[in-house]
Amino acid sequence: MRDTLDVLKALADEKRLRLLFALKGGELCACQLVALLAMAPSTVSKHLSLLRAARLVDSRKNGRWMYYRLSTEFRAPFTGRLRALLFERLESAGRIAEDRKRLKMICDTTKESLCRSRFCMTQTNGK
Amino acid sequence: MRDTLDVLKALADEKRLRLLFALKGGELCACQLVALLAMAPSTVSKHLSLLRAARLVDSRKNGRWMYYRLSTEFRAPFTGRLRALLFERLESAGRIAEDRKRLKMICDTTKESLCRSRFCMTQTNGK
DNA sequence: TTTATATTTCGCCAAATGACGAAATGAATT
DNA sequence: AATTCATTTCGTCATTTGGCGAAATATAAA
Repeated sequence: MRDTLDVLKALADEKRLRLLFALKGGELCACQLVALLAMAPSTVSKHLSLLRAARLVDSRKNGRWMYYRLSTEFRAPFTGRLRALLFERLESAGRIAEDRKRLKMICDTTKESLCRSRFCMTQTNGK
Repeated sequence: MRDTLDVLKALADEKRLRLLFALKGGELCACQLVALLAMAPSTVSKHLSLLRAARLVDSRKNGRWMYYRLSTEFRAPFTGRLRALLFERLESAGRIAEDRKRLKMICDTTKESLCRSRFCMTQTNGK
């Protein structure tokens, strides 16, 4: 029950859902996720560690960069179906579509310049 | 996205999960749910109205009593599968098993006496 | 070995959440 | 009409959560 609640709590936040969606396409660097959400690195890092605590993402360190990806756990029976359900459901959400566009731009930029110009990428706020 | 988040937030709480499980067997009166959780009526009421706001339960008033049941919405494509997933997953959780036993006793008691002896039913705390 | 850089941890604050009791509401019963 | 009783709403409080910036950590570059 504890575990299930951890997963549900982890999923019950817009920013974290957006992070999970971003990782659908494969692993991404922390700085790319920071650029995507356009928030303070420390904030994004906290969200990511919470997602990891709930075993929804895995991380891998390579030099200075930290890469995140959807966990294999997240493909296990319960969470796997949960993920399928969520991804299917939110596929058409406006914010997710914006993120997808934004992510294309982010991936066309080197991580180096992303890290430098972090806060210049203003959030396209669809609220 | 808003709707999905409402559902996820509604599910991300132990007490509310227990309420949903209790309603699996059919509709129950507010006072029975109060007895089950062994909490202040106002607290349980708030949880129930949150579940209703997320369209996970429906309510029906009959005289002085208020009956709650799982919503038909909760049987719709997205939430329906989500429910199946959760129910399957938590079927074996300790707390849920305790609740099931407890609920048997509660259903063998008249609502009248439940309402009167509300706080005498101490919680069998499996923490 | 010093400096630069990517990320996380820490401490703080504001906002949201979950709990309660008191008061309000709505519906029988007297 | 007055009372009783089940439930909800409201106000309050303690705790948790989500956000930030500053400091700490870890790694690469100079």
